[in-house]
Amino acid sequence: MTKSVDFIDKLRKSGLRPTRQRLKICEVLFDRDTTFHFTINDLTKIISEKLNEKISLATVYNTVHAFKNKGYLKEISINSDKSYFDTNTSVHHHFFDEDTNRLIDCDENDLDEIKIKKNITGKKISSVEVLIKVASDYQNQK
Amino acid sequence: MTKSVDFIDKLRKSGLRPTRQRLKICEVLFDRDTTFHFTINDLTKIISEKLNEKISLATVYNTVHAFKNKGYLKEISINSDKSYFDTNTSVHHHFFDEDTNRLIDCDENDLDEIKIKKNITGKKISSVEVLIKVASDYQNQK
DNA sequence: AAATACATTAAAATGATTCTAAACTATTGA
DNA sequence: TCAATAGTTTAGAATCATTTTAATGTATTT
Repeated sequence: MTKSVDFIDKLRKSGLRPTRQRLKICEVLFDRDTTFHFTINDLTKIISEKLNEKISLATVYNTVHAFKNKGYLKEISINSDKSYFDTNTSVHHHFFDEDTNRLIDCDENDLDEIKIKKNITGKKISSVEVLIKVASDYQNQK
Repeated sequence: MTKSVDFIDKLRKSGLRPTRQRLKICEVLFDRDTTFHFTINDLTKIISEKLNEKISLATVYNTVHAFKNKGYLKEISINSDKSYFDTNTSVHHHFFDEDTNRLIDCDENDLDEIKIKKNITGKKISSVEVLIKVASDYQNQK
């Protein structure tokens, strides 16, 4: 379990003031053993329902964006109706379960390295992301 | 150049009535030599500015979704603030130019086949999409 | 302990998309 | 051919995620 003092440190080192709200959000996001995938809505629910805290929606957005800008969170594009975030900021790929709308990290060994043979002229590759959509076998229409 | 009569046929065969609006949109989308990538906003602009037509925004949305459901368009997820559509409905990957916000098809020879070694238990893979984000060399921050 | 700069907040604004219900039009079949 | 019908278009309202605003609050600096 990560100590609150560690988060205070982490925030200060990033030039972010350790406020009550940010520390709470740190707890939810980073005091975990495994990667956490969430939408703003998920996070807001956890804060209000599980922690019984009241943090304004604007602050949740501000904080998540601040953390993303500092490199503590990664934004994942799956479909256009919602933003997903990932506490695993390394380059890695994802499964997306269409039945449950849940994101799952793809272990780097589950996939061969992606080799791009030809790039757009004059451009530099800034990221390569694979998204594997999966669904239950039986309801495999669409 | 595709004849209007072909579009009428195509629509009828899909169970869509060939209306003036749908035919116009067909022209914009499918009367082309190469793949077309667009957002609803792009399409609306072309209709009103280039074709000087007035098609209600709701109809543009309806039509694009109808075409997508019939398999004539593919929706691409890049970032969560907008939906992109692609007239190339085959399985293929994309470059996304972060400088211009433009999507570019990835030739299938530009990439080795993606082999997924381990899938989620009980699930079937419904799609595998690679998104290669590129940007000008010099402005390569973020 | 002030002064300052940064954060939080509720509420309003925005922007993309969907819904509604009325008016319109293509198709069907008498 | 024409009326009935079923599907379509439309403007405008509604919705939903996200951002902005501007006032209040709080951490940091001096």
